[in-house]
Amino acid sequence: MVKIVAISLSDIAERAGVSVKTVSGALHGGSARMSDDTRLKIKSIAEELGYVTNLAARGVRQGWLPLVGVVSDGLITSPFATEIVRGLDGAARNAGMAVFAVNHSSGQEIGAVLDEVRQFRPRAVAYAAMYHKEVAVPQKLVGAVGVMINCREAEGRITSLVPDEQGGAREIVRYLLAAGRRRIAFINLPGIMAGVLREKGFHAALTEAGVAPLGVYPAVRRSVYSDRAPSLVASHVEALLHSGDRPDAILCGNDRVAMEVYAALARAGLCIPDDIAVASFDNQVELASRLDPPLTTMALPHRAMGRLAMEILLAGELQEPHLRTLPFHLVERASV
Amino acid sequence: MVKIVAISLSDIAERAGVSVKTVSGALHGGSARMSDDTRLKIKSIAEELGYVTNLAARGVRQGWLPLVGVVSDGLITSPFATEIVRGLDGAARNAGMAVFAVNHSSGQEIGAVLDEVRQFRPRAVAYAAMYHKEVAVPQKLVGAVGVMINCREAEGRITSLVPDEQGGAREIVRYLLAAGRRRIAFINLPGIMAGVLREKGFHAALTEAGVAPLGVYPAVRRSVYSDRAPSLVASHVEALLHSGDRPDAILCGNDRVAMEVYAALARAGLCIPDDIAVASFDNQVELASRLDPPLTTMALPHRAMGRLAMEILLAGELQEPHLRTLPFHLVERASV
DNA sequence: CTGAAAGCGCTTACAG
DNA sequence: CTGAAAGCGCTTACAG
Repeated sequence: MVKIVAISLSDIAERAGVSVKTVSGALHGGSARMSDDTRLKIKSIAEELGYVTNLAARGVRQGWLPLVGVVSDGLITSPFATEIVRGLDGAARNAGMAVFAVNHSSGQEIGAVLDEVRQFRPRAVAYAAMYHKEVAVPQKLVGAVGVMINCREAEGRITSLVPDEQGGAREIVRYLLAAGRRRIAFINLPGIMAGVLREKGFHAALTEAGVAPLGVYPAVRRSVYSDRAPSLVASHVEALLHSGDRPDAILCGNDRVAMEVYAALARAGLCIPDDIAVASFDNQVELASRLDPPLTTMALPHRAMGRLAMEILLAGELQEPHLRTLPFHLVERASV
Repeated sequence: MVKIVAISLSDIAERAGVSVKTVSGALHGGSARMSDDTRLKIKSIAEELGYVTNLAARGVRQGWLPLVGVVSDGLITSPFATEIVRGLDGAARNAGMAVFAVNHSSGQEIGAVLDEVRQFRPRAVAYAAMYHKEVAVPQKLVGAVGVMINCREAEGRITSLVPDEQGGAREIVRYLLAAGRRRIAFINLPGIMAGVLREKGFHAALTEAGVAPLGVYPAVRRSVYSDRAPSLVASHVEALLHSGDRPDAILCGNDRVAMEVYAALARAGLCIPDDIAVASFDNQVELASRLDPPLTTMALPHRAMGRLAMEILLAGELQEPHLRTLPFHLVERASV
C-alpha cells in the first residue's frame, strides 16, 4: 500500500494565504461570503493538492458521520436483499449520506452488532432481515434502531416495513381466477411468516370468489423453508397430476419452486400455460425470465421498503411506531 | 428517531473520579497499567452508562478509521459477489476492521467514487468488479487503490486478483474426458474476458488429449454476454442434436445457461447424464443443486479472492504490483 | 502509576 | 468580510 499523506485545510490555507475558516467556507460552506477570486483560488489549490474532505474530523465536531447504518440479518446475499440496499442507497445519496452495511452473523447478540455500527456514529440505524420474520430487540436497544425492514419488531415498539403478503397472495389468486382457472393448488413455503400470511390471502381470494381450494402443500420436508431442505415439489406435482382432480393452476412459494414445477410438468409432458398455469412469488429476474415460458410472478416491494425506510430515518420527526405493509406488484410474463 | 445523547470518556471519568486518560487506558489500552479495582470500576460505569466508543474521534487522531473501503463496479448483486464480500469481511474482522462498500454506478467517474470513500479515511481501498474484466485506473489514482478484485488494472500498476479462467476450463474439460466423453460442445459467454480465456483452456485441454472440439457457440445474440440479451441456447442445442455428430457432453458458460440446456434436452427426451453430460461454471448453489439431476459445475474463487485481497491490503508492506490468478474448484454433482 | 496538556482536522460562535 | 480561538472526543507524549 502506498502511504497517502493527507492534505488538510490548513495546508491549503497556508498556500492561499488565508485562514482555515475561509478555506472551509470556500470548499464546503455554500453560503459563506467571500470574493469570487478567493473562492476560486482556494478551490484550485485544493484541486491541485488533491484535497479530500476528512469526514472523521467533521464528524467529531458534528457528533455523527454522514452514514446510515444497516445491520442485516445474514449477509446481503439474495438478489432481492440487494434491492433493499438499492432503495436505501438511492434515498441516502440524495441526502448526502452513505449506507454502511454490517452483517449480523447468527449467534451474535443483536446488541453487539448494533454497537459495532454505533461506534461509527451513524446518523441513523436500520435493521433489515433477509426474509419476512419477527425480530426481538431488547428494550434498551429499541431507541437505537430507527426502522425495521422486511421484519417486525416483536413488541411493535419500532416502526416496521414488511411486504403485504396477504394482499399479494390475494392479488395473484384473483389474477388466476380472472384467467379462468378454478382448480388452484398452492405449493407454499412452510413454517415462515410469509407462507402463513400468503396462505390466508390465498384462501381469502378463493372464498370471496366462491371457489374451493385444491390444497396447500409444503415445498420442503423441514418445518421451516430452506433451500437446503429436501424438496417435495416433484412428488407433490406428480400426486396432483394423478389425482382425480387435476389442477389447472399451481401457485408456487417462490421462483425456484416454480422452476421445479416446470421440470416436473415437462417430464409429465404437460404444457404451460395451456394445460396448467404456473405463478409464483419473488420475481428473481434472471431465473423467471429465463424459464420457458417466462414466469408470471409477484415481485416483492424490496426497493420500496428500502426507499421508505431511508425517508423515515432521515425525516427526523419522531413517529409513533407502527407496522406498514407495502404492496407486491404483478410481473406478467407468459406462464398463466 | 429517538435522539441518542452520546456518552463520552469524560462523562465516565467524572463519575469515576479519574482522568480521561485513565478511562481511555482502562477501556481500550490493553496494556495500560492500573489497579484492577480502578479498571473494573471504570468498566462497570461505562457499561452502566451505555458507552460506545467514538471511532470518529479516534479516527481524527489516528488519521484513519478502522474501515476498508471496497468500491464495486455495480451493486453487489450476484450471489458470487457476496462471496467476495464474505472473504473480505472475515479477514477484516480478524483485524478489527469493517468493510465499507460503495457502489460505482455506471457513468460515474472512478475518481469520484474513490473520493467518496476516501473522505471516510479508510485504512485501505480495494476495487471489485462483478465479472472478470479490465479496468482503467487513472494514473493519479493508482496509489489510492491497494488491490483489484476480479478485475485487472489495465496497465498492470495495481496488484490484481482474478480467477484462473484458462485453468478452470482445462480442469472441467479434463474431467469430462476422464468420464469418457469425447464429443464436447461449449456454449460460451461471448465477448467477455472470462469467455475468451475459458475458450483457450477448453481447446488446450482437448488438444493435449488429442480430441477434436465439437464447436464453441455463443449463449446470447449480443456480442457481450448479458442476462437480458436474447438467448440462443435452445436453438444451439437443437442444432447440435440434429447434426450428424451429436455431442455426448455440453459445457456451459454458466449455471443459467445450463438450466436452459437442461430444458432443451428434456424437450428432446434426452437423459442427463446418460445421453449427454452437462457441466458449467459458477456454482450458483440454489440453482445448481435444485436442477434435476444436480449440476456439476466449477466454482469461482470469489471468497478466496476476497480473503487474499484483505490480507494484501492489511499486510502493510509494499508489494510489486502483480497479477495473481486463483484456481476454480470442481463441485461434483450428478450431471456428468 | 496517574494527571494535565497538546493535538488530530474540522466547524462554529465570537471578535475585529 | 475575514481571522483567531474554542471545542468536538479521542490518544499520545510529557510531567509529576
